[in-house]
Amino acid sequence: MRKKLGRKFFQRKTLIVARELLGKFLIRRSGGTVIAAKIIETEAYCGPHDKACHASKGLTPRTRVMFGPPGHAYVYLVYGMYHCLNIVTEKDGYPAAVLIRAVEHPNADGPGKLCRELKIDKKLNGADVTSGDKLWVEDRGVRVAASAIKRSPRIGIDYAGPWKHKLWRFYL
DNA sequence: GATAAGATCATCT
DNA sequence: GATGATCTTATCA
Repeated sequence: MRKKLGRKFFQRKTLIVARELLGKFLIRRSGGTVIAAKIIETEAYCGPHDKACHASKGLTPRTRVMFGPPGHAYVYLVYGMYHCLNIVTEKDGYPAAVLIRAVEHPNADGPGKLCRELKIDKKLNGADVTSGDKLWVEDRGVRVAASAIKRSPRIGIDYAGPWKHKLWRFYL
């Protein structure tokens, strides 16, 4: 079973999308190679009130993708060395996204390493993952039991104060 | 296990 | 000029 996830999948509550992306497959086509990897870890970044979310500081040239319609990739560079891949969620105009933290693939057990392995960089920023042919998400019929999903505080956002305790990180 | 620091640069103030 | 949605390596307990 292969079904590319459409706009409607992403146009829902960020926390729901983050949870349901677990077990789905992230497909990356680069040149002649196609990499398909099961998503095993995500984080939710929801809205202007979430201090851990880049959009909490308002709309900037960098975060404008997050304010746009759902189903688009938001790729950015952190710490000058690593890229992170997000997929924009919720309705057009509301800044929220799901960070893909890890997939089931060698050397892809972290956001930075994931992007290094899948050759994800800023050229993919703003790409539509529901209609593009470089990057998309498929449902391959993998069923994930609710009991298999774990949650924990998000990582690397100690500066976010009380928000850092939110259990908005999901993994298998 | 916890904490710290360096690499290195686009983005924001 | 300051700051990270990270990773790796190092040091301490």
